[in-house]
Amino acid sequence: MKLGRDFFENASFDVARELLGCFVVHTTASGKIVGRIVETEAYGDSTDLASHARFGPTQRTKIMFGPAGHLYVYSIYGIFNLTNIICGPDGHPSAVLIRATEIIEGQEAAKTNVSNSKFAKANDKIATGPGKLSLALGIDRSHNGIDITNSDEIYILPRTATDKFDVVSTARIGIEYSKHSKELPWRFYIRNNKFVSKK
DNA sequence: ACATGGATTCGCT
DNA sequence: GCGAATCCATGTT
Repeated sequence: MKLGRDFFENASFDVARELLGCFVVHTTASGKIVGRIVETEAYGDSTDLASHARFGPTQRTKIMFGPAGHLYVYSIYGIFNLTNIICGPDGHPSAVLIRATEIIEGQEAAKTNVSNSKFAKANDKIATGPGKLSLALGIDRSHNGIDITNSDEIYILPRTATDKFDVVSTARIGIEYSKHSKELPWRFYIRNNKFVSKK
């Protein structure tokens, strides 16, 4: 059973933590690709100076102000797409960035996707980092706005009951410009997991 | 219209 | 630790 809207309607930092161990499923033309989430980051409203929502709703970010459970995919550095899931009640902008997964199904399709880019390497860690992850899973801006609680193409499955791990929280990556917000401990990852993007 | 810079990644130093 | 690759959303003229 895929995760439903109520799972994503909570605060983004809670959703980010709860998503660890869950599975992203994407059925692509070249096959089904499944990744176990091992690293996430939460982004908030206008008080979070690292969030795209800090300037209010714009053409790009208006999806963040809509209902939870939708995908927010945007391009960065003209090279990569980053995959986020909208959280919180309708009208309150927040999201979780999926930063790293361990590919557990569809390895070959994922590897092919990554090797199509000259800016990412298709080694054994093909979905370790938000740019590579989107590439590997075949997610691009054409998926922006999709409701993953009501889609057969992309959805999230809950973690398995027997999957136990420690959660580490740290400051977020790549947001040095965001003044006091850069210290918020809103990055979460599974301790000692080798697919986490940075130590 | 134009200028700016980014929720990245890799490779070289 | 640093620069390059590369494009488009956003803010300014």
